[in-house]
Amino acid sequence: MLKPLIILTGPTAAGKTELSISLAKKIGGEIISADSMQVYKYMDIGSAKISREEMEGIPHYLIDEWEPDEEFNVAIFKEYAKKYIQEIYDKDKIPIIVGGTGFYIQAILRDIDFLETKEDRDYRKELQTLAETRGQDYLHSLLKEVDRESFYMIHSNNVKRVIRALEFYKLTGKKISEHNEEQKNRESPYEYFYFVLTDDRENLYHRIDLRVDKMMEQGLLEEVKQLAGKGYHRQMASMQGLGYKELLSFLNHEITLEEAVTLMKRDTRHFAKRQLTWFRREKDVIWLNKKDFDYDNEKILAEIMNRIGDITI
RNA sequence: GGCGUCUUAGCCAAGUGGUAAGGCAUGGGACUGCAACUCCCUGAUCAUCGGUUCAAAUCCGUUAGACGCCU
Repeated sequence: MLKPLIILTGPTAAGKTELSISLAKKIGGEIISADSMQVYKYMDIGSAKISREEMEGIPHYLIDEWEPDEEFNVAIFKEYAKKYIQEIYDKDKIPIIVGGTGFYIQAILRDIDFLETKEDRDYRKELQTLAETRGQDYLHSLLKEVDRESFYMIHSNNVKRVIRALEFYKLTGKKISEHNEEQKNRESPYEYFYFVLTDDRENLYHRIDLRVDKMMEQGLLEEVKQLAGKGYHRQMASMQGLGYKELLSFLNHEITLEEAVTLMKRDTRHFAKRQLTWFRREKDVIWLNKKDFDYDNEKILAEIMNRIGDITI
């Protein structure tokens, strides 16, 4: 008997947070965040993190748990999310995964096996240097000998992925393409409901613009200044978050504040678009276009309840 | 009213006789340990009409619009 797992995701600024609270209250759920930025402490405004008050007493996990200079990634996410899901089941509550990082959702949903391979920092660095000195095509060609499928699948410009494929081979002696193929067909260990909250593109983009302006009014620049003051820099994954990277560029006198804001809006729109591409590809997703529900959360909630039906733990 | 300059895709823009660079935006896609990352694909016949020429976005003239200067 599979246990229920509810996923509430969607592009940024769709309104997931607000809906998640009413849903959690309604079904007796607790929330696990699947958001690669909200895990970090001190990054509140820019990551649109839910506040204590907004949580209305609903327990939240994987929010505000990491330091911005600590490493966090899918494998770590999966490990913790799995642990928290079990804890929630033990309390006879229903876990709700809320957040926009599709990769993370996939990892937990399909229980992807990331193997016990740690990353090999030195080897990565070595490959990076190789790409710079001998060129991306050369690095890419190395892949041809060890993993032909990946060689054809990964574009030579995508250095990051080429490096990972090479690293994976060195660490495991296996082809990452084969590993991916195996993982692709995994059955989910949950009885899941994959909701994607969205809106017409035009409205979504408009909401993004407004939200960026609001973040600036709320003091995002000050937040970034403080993070910079603590020594956090652009090499860290956390500081590559939307809003943070642009304002760091401004603080480094590379662009004007106005340009930074324009870029934030643009990059966020691009991000939302990428998220939609991701969800479109996922199987069994239940799309919830707000427009179809007259932008009424009650109606959306009713539809969710209808889809979920009777669930037991 | 006169003189001059300009007019290339949604925006910016190269090309000045040989068959339309590039950037941005937009749209689509990939993604299995950095994923709010990284990467791929995506468009015009050159304001208008006519002429010169084997060949014109490129030369000549017409009309329209924009800008500047002059009376």
